[in-house]
Parts: sequence; C-alpha cells; structure tokens
Amino acid sequence: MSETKTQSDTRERILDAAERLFMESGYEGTSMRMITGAAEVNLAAVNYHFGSKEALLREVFRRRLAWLNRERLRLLDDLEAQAKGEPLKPSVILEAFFGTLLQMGSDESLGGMTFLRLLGRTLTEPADFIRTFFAGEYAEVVERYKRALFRALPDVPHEEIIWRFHLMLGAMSYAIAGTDALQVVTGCELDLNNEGPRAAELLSARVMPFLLGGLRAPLPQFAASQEQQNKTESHKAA
Amino acid sequence: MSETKTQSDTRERILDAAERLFMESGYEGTSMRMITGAAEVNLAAVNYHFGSKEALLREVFRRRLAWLNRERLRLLDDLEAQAKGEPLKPSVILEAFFGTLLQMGSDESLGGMTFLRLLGRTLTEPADFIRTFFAGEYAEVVERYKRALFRALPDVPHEEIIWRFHLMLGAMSYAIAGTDALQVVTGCELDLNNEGPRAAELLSARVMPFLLGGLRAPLPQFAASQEQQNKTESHKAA
DNA sequence: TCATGGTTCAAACGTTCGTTTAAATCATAT
DNA sequence: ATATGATTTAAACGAACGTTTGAACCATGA
Repeated sequence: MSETKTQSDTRERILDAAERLFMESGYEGTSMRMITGAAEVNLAAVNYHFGSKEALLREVFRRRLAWLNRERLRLLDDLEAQAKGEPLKPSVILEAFFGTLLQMGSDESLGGMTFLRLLGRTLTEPADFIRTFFAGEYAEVVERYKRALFRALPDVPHEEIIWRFHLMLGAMSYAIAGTDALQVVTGCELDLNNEGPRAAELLSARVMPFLLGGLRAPLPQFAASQEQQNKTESHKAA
Repeated sequence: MSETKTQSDTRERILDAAERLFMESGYEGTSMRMITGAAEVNLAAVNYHFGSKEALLREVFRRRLAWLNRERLRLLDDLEAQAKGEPLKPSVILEAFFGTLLQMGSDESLGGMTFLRLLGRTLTEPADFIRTFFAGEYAEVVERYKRALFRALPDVPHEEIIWRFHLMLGAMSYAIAGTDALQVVTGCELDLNNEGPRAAELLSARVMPFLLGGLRAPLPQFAASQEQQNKTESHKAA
C-alpha cells in the first residue's frame, strides 16, 4: 500500500518458505509446489526469480552465510588485533566461531533457529552441488580459524586439530539439527523448540563446555603404523 | 553355484545395492530404478520382496541394527555382571557403545564402512517414517546405556548426561558420515575411504579421546533456573 | 508327466516432478 | 493517456517417480 511495497517481496516470501520447508523435509523432499504454495506465489515465480530449484537453495544459504562468515572473520580480526601477536586461547576461538553461529538462532532477522537447523541438516546432505557450494562458502573462514587453532595449540599435530575441529562441527550440527532420529528416546529437545530465542543461550551453555573438553582431550597414542599390543581387550581383528 | 543358489539371492542383491545407493545419494535421491539397475534385478523385484521403498529402507537397516544392538546389549550385560554391582567406568561404557559400532566398519559382512556412513547420514534425515523407525530400533539400547552412564557419573545431572550422550552421537555420526560439506576444506577424509577395514581403528583412536574429553568436561553453571537436583536411584522407571 | 507355487519379466499405470511458455497484469516514465 | 519493461498468471510440457499387472518362467513334488 506504500512505495516500499513497489519492490516486490515475492523473492523474500519464497526464500522464507523455502528455508522452513527445506529444514522440515530436506531438499529432495521439498517440491516447488510446496514452496510456492506456502509462499502464496505462482509456481513459475521460483524459476523466474532464481532460475532453478538448485539456485534457490544456494540463495537461501547465501543470504544467511554472507552475514555469518563476514561476522566470523571480523570477530577473528578484532581478537587477533587485540592480542597483539600473542596466540588466542582455544576457548576464545571456539566462542567466536560457534558463538556467532548461535547468535543467529537468537535473532529472527538472521534466520533464527529455523536456519540453524537447516544448516545443521544440510551439512550432511549428500548431493554434490550442495557440497561444492558449501566448500566455497566456508573456505576462507575455515582456513582462518584453522590457522588460529594451530597457533593456539602449538603442541598438537595439525591433523589432530583438523579432526577435532571436524568433530566439534559434528556435535554442534547434531545438537542444532535437534529433531534427530533418537529424540523420542533421549527426549530432551522440546526446550529448543519452545524456548525460542533463548534456545541459543541454552545451547551455548550446554555445548561449549563439551566442545572445549573434547578439543583439549589427551592425544591418542598411536603405535607406529602397525597395530599396537597395548590393547587390554582380547578382541582380535580377523 | 549349486543348491545354495536355489534360494534366490535377489533379496540380498537388492539390499546391498540399496545400502550403497542410499549412502551415496540419500533416500529421496535414490530411485527404485537406480537400485534395481545396480542390483541387476527387475524393477518389480523390490515391491515383490519388500512391499515398498519405505519397507526396503527399513529392511536395509534392520538386518544390520539387529546385530549391532543385540551385541551392544550383550556386551553391557557382560560388563555389568563382571563389575558385580559396581558402577562401570565411563570410558568402558563408551568403548562398548561406540566400539561395537566401529567394529561393523571393519567387518564387510556386517556392512563395513558403507553401512556406517549410511547410518551416520540417515540419523539426520527428516522423513517421519525414518525417525519413528529408528526410535523403535534404538529404544532399549539407549535406555540401558543411559542408565549405565547415570550410575557411572552420579554427580552429573541426568539431563546433562543425556545432552552429552546426544553430542557424542553427533560427533561420531559426523565423523563417520565423512563426506560432509566441508571435507574439501578440512581435507582429511581420504584416509577413511582408502584405508578400508583399518578405517574403523583410525576412527576409534581419533574419536574416542574426543568423546571422553567432552563427556568429562566441567559442568556448565547456570544462573539458578529450575535447578533439578539429581536423585540417584529414586528416579522412576517408566 | 503335469500341476503348483514362488519368482522374474516387460509393460503400463496414474501421479508428481522441475521447467517452460505465452498471454495477462502491473508499475512507472514520458 | 500511452508505451515499456518487469512481474504474475494459468496451462502445459516431457521426464521420472513408485507401484501394479498379468503373463512367462522355473524348480519342485506328486
């Protein structure tokens, strides 16, 4: 009814509906007709505005990840400048990387918990175009944070740090995705859905100590490249 | 190529092909024609032998999870009998729960790494029938191991233990699923594909210390919200 | 030998998928 | 008011989906 509406909001309506439906049903499980139906726009609107379903998914992530990863880099720049050349503490690095992520969950204008859960689920989607897209979006930020962790933990082999970074991502993704297959059993996810914006704080308090504990765990000791005899159990690999 | 073949191996061929394809492309991303084509059987064979695509997926998991969860329960029975009423050490519990899982990765007749990766990915699939199926398959084993962890960590609130169990599952799933969206960046997954049966040992050495570190991390301190103190044995058994 | 019941087969079923088309509609500047 | 370019619309496209069908096949026991 005013001039702000002259700029059609069809694009945003589609992106919002797609974000929610991709989160609920996955990429392959969500059809164009579900999306355009929920967004109350014409079926052809997706192809007109975005070109294809794949391009739509990419745009759903791009509009959120642009902010997320720019913020992560900015925060790391600040922290490193503030440290004046000294290595950062691991807890500070993790707080910057994951705290920025969780902040999105508290802010509806950044996607809220809907986007967080979509992100957690999509990281394990097998489709090729998804994986290559994410690799490109995350390349710089992962490289910078990896380097920060290398400096923070000079006695830990780089490969081990990469693995633990990997494991922390997994634990966080899983915790965020929430509606995992076992939630009926474990039965402690309802809070995430009901608490709304506070969900991010709860998640942070729960998960960050776990991640730090894992990151600083004693290193595994390998026996050369052959098997080690130190194993206490009698299991013999055939 | 004699009487053992009289019992048609069509069922197993389908299950093997479906296991691999579901792992590579996900449930919705894998078509019946892809499965029957890879298995070199007629398109109608899936519906004849299993009834539907959903039932096929369930059977793919049932033939592996039956062994896995039976073994997990048996091992826990043994350990608890051996402990003569004393609580088990957390590391022993985790080794039983996750070691059994990783053992499947080393044994091709139990599914090998293919099934492990399929399992890791499917735990985050959003489809309803998948989630309810898993809930049923895992109910008993999760309940038993939860109880063991409660006894092993009497000073930790039950809710916190459940959360950390949850996080450990996530980290392990993510590590196993392997081909995550960031593998191009982190670049340390190739070993899992190339090492074959040894992949499980490598994974174990990498992941178990991380999980233990996370499980034993200092507890988060909340600003006095609903503080539910832990009544060790008065917890009602549902 | 033939009847039988389990299994395989090619073909088709109706539905839904992502995408495209061309006309209709809208907003804006001249 | 009219022309113009951007957007929306209804309808249809061919392809692929999961499933069903009915006949052909085949091992086995009478």
